[in-house]
Amino acid sequence: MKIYEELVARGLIAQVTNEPEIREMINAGKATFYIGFDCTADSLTAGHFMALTLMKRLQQAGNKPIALIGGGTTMIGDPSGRTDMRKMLTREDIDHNAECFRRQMERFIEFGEGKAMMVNNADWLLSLNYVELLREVGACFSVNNMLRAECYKQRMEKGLSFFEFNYMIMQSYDFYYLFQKYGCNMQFGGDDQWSNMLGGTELIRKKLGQDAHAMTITLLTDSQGKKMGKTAGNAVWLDANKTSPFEFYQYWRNVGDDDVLKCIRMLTFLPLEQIDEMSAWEGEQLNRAKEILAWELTKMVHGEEEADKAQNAARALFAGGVSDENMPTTKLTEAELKDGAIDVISLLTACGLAASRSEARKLIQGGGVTVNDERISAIDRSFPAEELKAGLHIRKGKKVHHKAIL
RNA sequence: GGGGGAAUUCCCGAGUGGCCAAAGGGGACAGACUGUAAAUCUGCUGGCACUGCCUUCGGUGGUUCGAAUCCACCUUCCCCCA
Repeated sequence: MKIYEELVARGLIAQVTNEPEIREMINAGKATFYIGFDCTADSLTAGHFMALTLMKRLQQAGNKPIALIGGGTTMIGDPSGRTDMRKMLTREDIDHNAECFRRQMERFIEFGEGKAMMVNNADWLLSLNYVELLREVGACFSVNNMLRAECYKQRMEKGLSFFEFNYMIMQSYDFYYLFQKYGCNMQFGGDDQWSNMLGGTELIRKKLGQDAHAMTITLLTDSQGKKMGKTAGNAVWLDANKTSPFEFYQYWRNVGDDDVLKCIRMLTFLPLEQIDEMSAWEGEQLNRAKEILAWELTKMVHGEEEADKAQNAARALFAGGVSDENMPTTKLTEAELKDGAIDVISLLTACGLAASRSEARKLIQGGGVTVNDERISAIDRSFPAEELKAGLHIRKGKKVHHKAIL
């Protein structure tokens, strides 16, 4: 099976500009393609992960990837989404974030001479001259068409600032620039980027009379149509310091029944035949599929050793046994003790399991807290230093395990 | 530039002088049931020294015994006209 057919079989392709041409191009390894990443944080997220795997798949098929860091747009700050303005990042922050991105990307993509390359759109966007840009590029865009674009539809009701409106032009310019400078003939992106990407192909056609292609990746959504890769509104990070390998493993271990196979198909590199066999699984059997998914992804992001550790820890914890080896741990100090002991409420807040003492109290009253397998019901329960020295195994709910030690 | 409307807790949204830490829904979290799933039911959802007190209804002042609610100014957003 050729790469294009595989991408289709995995459900990764959402939209393409010209299917026959793209199929032929990437199957022959003749594409030089780019994907843009805005570096607003110092770590990539699970959301970026799928784009990275796609880059890797295409690279393995002989195509040349360009990872574009959005240093230009990040400097300005994308105002979309919320009422509060995004924090202005300094050039140092952006460079730092870009460096973090690069390190994480290197786990998946081979950069270097003749392989993948990384560019930063700050290098060309920041020095643009407004009037020149309007004359050179602005003339090629029809506002009528832009307003009709799907990506602005929702924003037309809530309001769209001129800056956001220009986003399409910035992104189109990136493609136009990369096309000329590096022979980049294809752009990838999330399906929500489709209109912006078409802007680029249009610009290239109008300015240079040549064809460039665009292809979008299916957005990873769960069975309820919600974007995956977030927990409680927070991103699932690829950086081990921001989302531990165990938490990362658990995120995927806990996907819904209806979503496991889709995730395995789209995110892992397991052979399709093997995945097809798994698709017959149902009910409790799917727990095995979830383990496979979680292990495979953790392996890709954190390495095989961490994946094994996370898996063992999860199995031990949920099989009823207790293995505190890989459990998140908080080291308490004498200063946190009162009369040689610590009360549960302080313990929970000290470990970060509750944001406030009220929350801790409510958790306990709701019966959600267990210490060393004893369900705590009294809010004034406290633990003496001797017990702490041995280490306390705290459980919040069913899935959150934590160790506290003096 | 002119006219009209809006800003409420994580989100949506009710609240037009005291009965408001603020209805309802969503989400999140916890309990029961389960398979570390989903669905369902229950609880909970500002903080603290927790039958009490403190902080919060875009911002700043003001009226009042008392303001999310009334007044003034400001900020931001939306709609209509230019």
